[in-house]
Amino acid sequence: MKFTQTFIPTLKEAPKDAEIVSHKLLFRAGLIRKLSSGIYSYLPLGLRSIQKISDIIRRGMDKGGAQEVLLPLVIQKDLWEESGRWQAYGKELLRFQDRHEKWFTVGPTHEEVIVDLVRNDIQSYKQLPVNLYQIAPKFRDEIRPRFGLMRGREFIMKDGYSFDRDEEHANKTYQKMYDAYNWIFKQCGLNFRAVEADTGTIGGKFSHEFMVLANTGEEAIVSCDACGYAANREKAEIGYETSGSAAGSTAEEVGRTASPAPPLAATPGMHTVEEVSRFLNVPPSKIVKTMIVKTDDGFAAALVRGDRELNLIKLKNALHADTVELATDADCVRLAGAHGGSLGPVGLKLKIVADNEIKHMENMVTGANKDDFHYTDVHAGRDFTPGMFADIRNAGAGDACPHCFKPMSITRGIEVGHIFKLGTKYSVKMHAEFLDENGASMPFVMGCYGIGVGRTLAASIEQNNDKDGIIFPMTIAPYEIELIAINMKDKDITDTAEAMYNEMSGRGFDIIYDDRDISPGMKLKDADLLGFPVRIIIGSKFKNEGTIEIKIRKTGEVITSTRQELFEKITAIRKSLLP
RNA sequence: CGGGGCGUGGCUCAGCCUGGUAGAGCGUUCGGUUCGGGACCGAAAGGUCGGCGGUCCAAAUCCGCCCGCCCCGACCA
Repeated sequence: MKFTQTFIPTLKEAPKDAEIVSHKLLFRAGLIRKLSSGIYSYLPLGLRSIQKISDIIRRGMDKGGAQEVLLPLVIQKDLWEESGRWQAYGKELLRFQDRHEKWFTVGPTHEEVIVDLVRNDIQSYKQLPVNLYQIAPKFRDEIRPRFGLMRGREFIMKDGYSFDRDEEHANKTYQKMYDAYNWIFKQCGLNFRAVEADTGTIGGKFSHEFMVLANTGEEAIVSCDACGYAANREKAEIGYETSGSAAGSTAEEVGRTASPAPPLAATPGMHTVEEVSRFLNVPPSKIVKTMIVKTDDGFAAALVRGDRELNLIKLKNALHADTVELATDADCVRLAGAHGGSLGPVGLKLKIVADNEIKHMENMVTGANKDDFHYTDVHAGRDFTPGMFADIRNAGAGDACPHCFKPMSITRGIEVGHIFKLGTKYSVKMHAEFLDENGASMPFVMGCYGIGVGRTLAASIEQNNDKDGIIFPMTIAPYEIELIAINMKDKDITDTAEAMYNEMSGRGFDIIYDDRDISPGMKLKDADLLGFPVRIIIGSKFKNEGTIEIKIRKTGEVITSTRQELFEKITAIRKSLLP
């Protein structure tokens, strides 16, 4: 492709609404343009990269035994009512009516459609397994789209769904998809990690997220270098040695007689842990935060150390609740008699869940359920009794691994893929059944497998860039090679460049030729910005010495070549840059 | 949805506080010079100042309402 024949609107400055580096570069390099919030157009270069990623996904999925299909974008309401998600999905589901006032949605995900397809056409275990995927736009009316392609409302996704006869076969399919995902992201040249994830509302036995490591990532990953355990922070368990006595579990153990109430300290206007810590001169680790939560089964209180974060998902699991959210301030006042910031477990008439760590704490500082007062020297068992101890806090750096008890570390990641075991959730609800070898009707055992295609592109840029621009991995670069002629008024140079370009295109090299009649500086700056892995320059060195310069974008390495050995050298360089 | 911020040529922004001729840089067009790191000289085109209403002799500027966009929190590929 010649530069002058395509559409690559590069920009010197990024628009001010672009915040993170991938968004800025995607925009500046002319890969995408925004139409409205969370809705983007893919320009020629952006689309080429998307297509290369899609092709890698296709190869990976096909190798894993899946077949590509294309499902409708617009889906009628009744299918979504069958699964119960017309009500359950919430406002992210874009709903609209046609001219007959019949309701539809633009599909945010396609379990319903695929189940409908399979239940009508698969009747026997002999036809299983079936594993189908598509690469298509999705629409989710996100509350807050952000960061360009990272979280759009309309976005391109690979979504796959598998159907097996039983759990055992479903596990095998899951493993194949797990392997396929590892292959796909490796081919894309990404530094990533597969981590255990919470199964969320979808349910099922287990689930893995594929995280591209990048410090701008929205997700925190907790991992153990010693044994290889890695999990999303939402899910990551914390190892606790079970030996040792739990300090303060009874009044006798701490050698105290029960007193009516622990000492009360006035803490006027002090509400946050930091404020109370400074005011009372105790470290945050000696303070216990009390949070009242509202569940589908009433209210409860959760206790974690002042320097820790409550994990609502873990709390939800500990309470066996379907929903858990923080209670409103008004509820706090009604139930505890104080506003948030002065809550405490002493005398609280609610079910109390305390984090495991609290078991070992003594002389805690807690809110007194009286505005602007805190208790000091609180002991569990003497002053209050938790209904249970559980792992309900976010893991942090240094926390013990649940498997080997070695300290874990935290890294940030961008979730580019997610695989789930769905079980029979949808097949039961939607009556999708087949006959097994005994002639019995059985629900399909399903799995679902997603990859954010646009997000994968954004994540790659997030991971591979420098101050000058993008550094594309060879496999997903819009073009692998860029040819630059330095002076378009010099016929020797343009003739050579033109011949080079024609010959390389003819030989199947994936090449773009910058044939614009602009200053060398602009071409070179644009080349850095666009980030094609290999650059070939025909300029003064060719004029003077007859040599052609090859530059590797990633390393900056410059290789000098004669015209004769160019193809051989480029072929070798290209190969060395593949994953 | 709650909190914060922004909206002025294609892009980045100044002007607004203190009302009085709409500006700069980049980009674009034309002419010329230049040609290995966003070159230089000269000329030019291009703006309902987000929208509606109000105050005023006079509004980009002050006031009100609305719209759009971005950032921080709860959801997700």
